[in-house]
Amino acid sequence: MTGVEKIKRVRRTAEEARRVILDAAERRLADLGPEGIRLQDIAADIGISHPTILHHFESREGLVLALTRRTTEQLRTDLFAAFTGPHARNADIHPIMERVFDVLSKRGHARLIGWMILSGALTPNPEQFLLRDLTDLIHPMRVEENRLRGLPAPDREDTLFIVMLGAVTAFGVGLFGTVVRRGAGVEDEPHIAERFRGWFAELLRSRILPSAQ
Amino acid sequence: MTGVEKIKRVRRTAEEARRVILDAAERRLADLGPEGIRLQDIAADIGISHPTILHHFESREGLVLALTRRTTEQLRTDLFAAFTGPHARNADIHPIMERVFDVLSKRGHARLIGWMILSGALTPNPEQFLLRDLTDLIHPMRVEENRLRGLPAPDREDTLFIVMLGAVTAFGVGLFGTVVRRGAGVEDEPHIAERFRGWFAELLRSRILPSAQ
DNA sequence: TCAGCTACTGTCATTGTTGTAAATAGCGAT
DNA sequence: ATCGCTATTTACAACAATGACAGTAGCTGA
Repeated sequence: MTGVEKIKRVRRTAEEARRVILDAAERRLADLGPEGIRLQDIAADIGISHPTILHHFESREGLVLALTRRTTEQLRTDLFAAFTGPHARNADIHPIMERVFDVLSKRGHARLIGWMILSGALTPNPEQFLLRDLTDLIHPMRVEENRLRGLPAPDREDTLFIVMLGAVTAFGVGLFGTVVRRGAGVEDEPHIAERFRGWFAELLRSRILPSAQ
Repeated sequence: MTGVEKIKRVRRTAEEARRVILDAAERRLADLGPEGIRLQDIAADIGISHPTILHHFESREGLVLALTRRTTEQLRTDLFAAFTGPHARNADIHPIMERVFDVLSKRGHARLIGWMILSGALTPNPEQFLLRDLTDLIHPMRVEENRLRGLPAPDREDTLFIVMLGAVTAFGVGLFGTVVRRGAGVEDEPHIAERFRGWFAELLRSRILPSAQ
């Protein structure tokens, strides 16, 4: 019972090891915040020793940097996919917004980005051009739609603000959704989050194309 | 020059000392996040020794608790004032939203609350009933206004969603405003934040009272 | 089967941070 | 004035976290 136990040492590829470590760090960051990123705790979570993490990432800072990179790249990819996917063609904003909200809710993605922004880990801004590019993508569509309806062309700044509102709201809901719903006394109502999403998407749609639908 | 310097020891009232310490902690939290709340650093900022902080707050945790209390009470007071002040009577939402945004921008208030929400320091929710009460305040006004205009009464959930959107957006702008503006490529445009505020307030207003100007 | 590479571990040094205990000094009351 | 209270400080203890280093063990290719 108390005899010497042979401990089987698991050896992964460097890439796989980095992935597992980043996954664990990501979980702790989303759950506990920056203070939750402790090498020994992360190591314990996945059953390795903490120097292994240092071996793969040089330092704690290197780990955090790698995590921010991976997270922001993933976010960028997912969001880009949402806006250029099959739904993007027919200008129906509802499924697009659904996907945006999904991307930011899943795996506490909004929380991760939130931590990173708040702690300044995101200074070399990764979505540098995302919102601007998004505006450039949507605005011509608006102009064209309005022209077909004989309406005056909207101001580009109006489109920009719509995009900014969408971004802020998607993030805000991902971050504070629970708290806000609790503060509104509706945390127990089923599907309330979904209804809000739909309501918000409709609000944006009616602003983008006033006369449609 | 290198002689023994007489160090004048400042002695404050306990209340004043607590205030000064909380101010310093607040600054560090807003700027650097939870990791910035280090007793020695806070002490250094205000030129005292760190055990003095422990004397006044028992422990680091006690300090954080006191800070969250003070912050949330302040926020509650400020927001309540915004919605019951002189502007609240004539149903003009613009100055009200201006004040809400102000409250959350000043002193990094949104950042503070953001940290607290993310780190779970806010579990005994302080704005427990704020959003619901706000909805109850606004909804009857909407119903009455619409009745006067011969429009059908709006759904209460619609009002609730408007309030939730206002809350999420005000927080989101306070937290990520800079990043979002940078991501949109408009960080250098003057008054862009103000214009967005106005645009958003107008969006809410048009949703609350569709036919009003 | 053996040799080399490197992912991985155990141990320890260092540093930083919270918290304790005793001494000191400012300030108000008698 | 001086006495007592307590805000404040100095010095130190305890502990946790990162990181360094040397050695170990699993995989792969000859």
